[in-house]
Order: sequence, then C-alpha cells, then structure tokens
Amino acid sequence: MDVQPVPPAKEPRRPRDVAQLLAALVEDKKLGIGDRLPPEVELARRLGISRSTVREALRQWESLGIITRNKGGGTRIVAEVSTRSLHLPLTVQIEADSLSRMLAVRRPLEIEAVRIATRVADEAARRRIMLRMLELMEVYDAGEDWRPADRLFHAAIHDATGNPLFAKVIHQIHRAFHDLYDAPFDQPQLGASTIPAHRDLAEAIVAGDEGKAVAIMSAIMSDVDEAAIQIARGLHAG
Amino acid sequence: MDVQPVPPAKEPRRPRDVAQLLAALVEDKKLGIGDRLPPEVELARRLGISRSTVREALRQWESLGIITRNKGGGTRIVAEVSTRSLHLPLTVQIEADSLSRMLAVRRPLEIEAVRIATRVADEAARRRIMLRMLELMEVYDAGEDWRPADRLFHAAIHDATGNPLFAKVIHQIHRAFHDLYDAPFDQPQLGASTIPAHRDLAEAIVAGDEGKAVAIMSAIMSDVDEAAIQIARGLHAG
DNA sequence: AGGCTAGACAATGTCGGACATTGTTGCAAG
DNA sequence: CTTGCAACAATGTCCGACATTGTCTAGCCT
Repeated sequence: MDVQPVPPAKEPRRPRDVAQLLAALVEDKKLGIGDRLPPEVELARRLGISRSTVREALRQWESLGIITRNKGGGTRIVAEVSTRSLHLPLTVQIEADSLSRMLAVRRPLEIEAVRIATRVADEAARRRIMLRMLELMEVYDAGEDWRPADRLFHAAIHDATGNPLFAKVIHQIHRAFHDLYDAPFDQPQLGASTIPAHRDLAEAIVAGDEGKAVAIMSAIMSDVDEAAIQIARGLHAG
Repeated sequence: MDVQPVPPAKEPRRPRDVAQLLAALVEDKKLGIGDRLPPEVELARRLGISRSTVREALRQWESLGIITRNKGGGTRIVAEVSTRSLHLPLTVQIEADSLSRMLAVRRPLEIEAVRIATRVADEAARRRIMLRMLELMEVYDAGEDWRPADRLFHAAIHDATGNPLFAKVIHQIHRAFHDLYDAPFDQPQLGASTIPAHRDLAEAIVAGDEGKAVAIMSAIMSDVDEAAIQIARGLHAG
C-alpha cells in the first residue's frame, strides 16, 4: 500500500452526487410540487457546474418521477424533493400474465389500506372520505366520467392510513399498468358496477366496522380484477 | 390549421426515448447481467447519436438500477434489460417512523403470499417448502446462524405463489431496510422466537389449510415487526 | 375595444469536441 | 514470481453552438 495523502474531510465539491446539490438548492428555495424549476442554465450557474452535468442530474430526476420536462416550456416538480430520500428501483419483465400478477400484488395492499384506515383514521380523515364518496356518487349518478373522483376517493383512504408508503407502492403498480397498456383503465365502464358499493365502503370505514369494510373492499377488488383481466384478454385477442 | 403532412408510421428515429434504442441494442447483442456494456463512444457511434445523449440515457438507466458505472472502468449490467422490461422507480422519504411504515406495507404482502402459496402451490413447490423448513430447523437447533436458511424458506414460499412480483416487491422493501440501517436484521436473535412456529407454518401450507397458515404467518409477522421496532428504537436512542 | 396572428423570446434537446480523472493492462525490472 | 511504472481506456466534466418547441407580447384586423 502506497501512502498517499488522501484529504480526509476536505470535500468542497462532491462530484459523487450532483442530484444532492440540486435537492439542497430546491430545499433552500422552498420549491414544492407544481412549482417550476429554474432553467438549466441558471441552475448550472448557481451550482457552479456545467449545464451538461445539470442535465444529467435532471434526467435522473425525470426517470425517478420527480420532475417533468417540457421542451420549450419549463421543468416542473411533480414529487416531493428531499435530500433525505431513498430510491428503490424495481424491474419487472413483461409477460402474458403480467396484468394478473400486478393485480394480485395490488389486492392485499388496497385491502390492508382499508383495514388500517378503518382502524386509525381521525375525524378529519373520515370526513374527507365521506366527502369524496359523496362527490363520486354525484358524478356517477350524473353519468359523467367518474374516474377522477374515484381516484380521489381511494387516495383519501390511503391518506387516512397515515402511511404514505401505501399510496406510493400502489401508485407504482398503477404506473406499471399505464406502461403496460397505454390506458387500459380508461375504459369508461371498467369497474362501474362497483361504484354503488363504494357508499357502503365509505360508511363502514367511517363507522369503524373493520370486518365489513374489508369484506366490501375485497369484493370490489375481485370485480375490478376480473373486469381488467377480461379487457386485457380482449386486447390480446384483438 | 396548416396542412402539414405528418409521417404517421415513419419513425426512423425516436428522440423520445433513447433508452429504448439502447435496450434494443443490448437485446441484439444478447448482453445479460454481469456483462460489460460497450464504451459510450462506441454506443454513440452505433446508435448514430452523440455521446451526450447516450450519457443521459445511461444516467437514466443508472438511476433505475439497471447498470453501474465505474469511472475509468466500464459500465456493467446489473438488471435484466430488454425491450420488454418495465422499470419502476420508487422514492420514499426517510423519516422517524419509516421502519414501521415499511413493515406495515410488507405485512400484507407476506401474508398474501402465504395465502396464495397455500392455495396454488403444486407438489414440487410444497416439497421444497417442507425441505427448506427442515433445513431451517436443523440449523436453528444446532445453534448456528439461521438467517440464510430463513431467507431460503420464505423465498420458497414466494416461488410457490407462481408470481415473481411478490418476491420482487418484498425484496424491494428489504433493500429499503438495508439502506435505512446498515444491517438491522443482522441482529442474530431478531425473530428467533418465531422459528419454531415455522414448522407449523410449513405444515399448514403443505396441508392446504389456508386459514391456519395465514394465522400463523400473521403471528410471526407481528412478532418480527415488534422486535424490529424495538431494535430500531434502541438504535435511535443510542 | 376585443380577438387573433405573427414574431421575438425562452427553455429544453441534441450535437461535437476537449480535457480531467481514474481503473485497467501489459511490460519491464528486481 | 512479484512489484512498480507507464501507456491505454473509459467515464466524468466542461464549453460552445445550433435546433426545436412552448410561451409571451405587441400589433394588426375586424
């Protein structure tokens, strides 16, 4: 071993992770979701690095789903940026029954989220769930597109668990759906038959009836899973 | 509206996703895990794009855990790459109760895996589960380190579900554990009290007793979760 | 005055070249 | 056979330029 004098604590610049520098800057400027990031040239200037390096870091953030970039337009933050975040990539092979496999994994997560929400949700969260359910019913009865309202309703349940990881993992699986097929769940009628059951689900959650809530959610998941697989089969055939 | 003749099916180059071009090249050269990627300049030459663009795509792959790059050394493939691979990033915020949140998500996944394995495992899978359990017991009774055997046992259960996604998502959470704390589950005694119950678990799975298997797994998970949280609390205090 | 269009501007995408830094490898000396 | 050194190779960073496209504003036409 040659004795080379490695500077131990002297690290004025950390080339190891430029993204960390960016995160620190975003934190410092108190930028949040929906805000626009400064242009690349300004980022490069403020961080004292070249635009190429900034671009690589931004590309990394983009692949991580933290930002979205628009040529000509700006760069927008779409997920929370933090210097203390953990990145866990997951790679899956696309096969014939990928859809049913994803659904099989999503199912216990959604059901457990309902169980925990029923158990630990506070008053405000229960009110939000009721509110979202009523909005969903209103849209559904009016015959309009109820999918955004449905998403908000389930998001309210995920929030009620107090565990954002549920929402994130489930969202990860949803993204996988969209990557698999361009928009299989944009079929307007998919899962429509389960919407009336959402009223019972919300009421069971708010009432704290864990067994009933879980049972209803299980039934809903079964229906949706079956419908999704039917549609996927149709796509494969066609 | 000016009538501009948009080429509908003519897309000789897709600037939208350079990574796809790379994936096609990797697939064509039949490169697998552990193989070295050609140098960036050669990739740029073969794809007909500049090195800057290649580098951004490689950065994306790096953040997705597909490759690892070594300055001066080469670029190695560490995850299966093909045009039919799906890469899903998950970012979690590191907070005080990250551990309990991860455990809360892992719990329903592990339990569901047991449920499905009990339901659909074929004869060979059931034999493997029994075999792994016996090996685990042998190591445990001998007072040796039983953690590798425990991992193999649970991996056998995951395999028995016929759904590799279960193993992958659970493994993803395990990686999060290791990134959070260097090795919280290397505590030799963690979960040791649950090992005897593994015999009952294996027997219930092989016997096809779904209710019993799920109940035992729930109890095991509760014990392990509690122990893990205790240890984490100790780490925080110390 | 109001709406619409065209042009200037801004921001990202891509390119090409250059140099720095570091791992790798092969050769020669001990 | 081992060790040390030098040449090479590959990634990291930087710079400058142009292309492409969204955004905004000023001016024109109705």
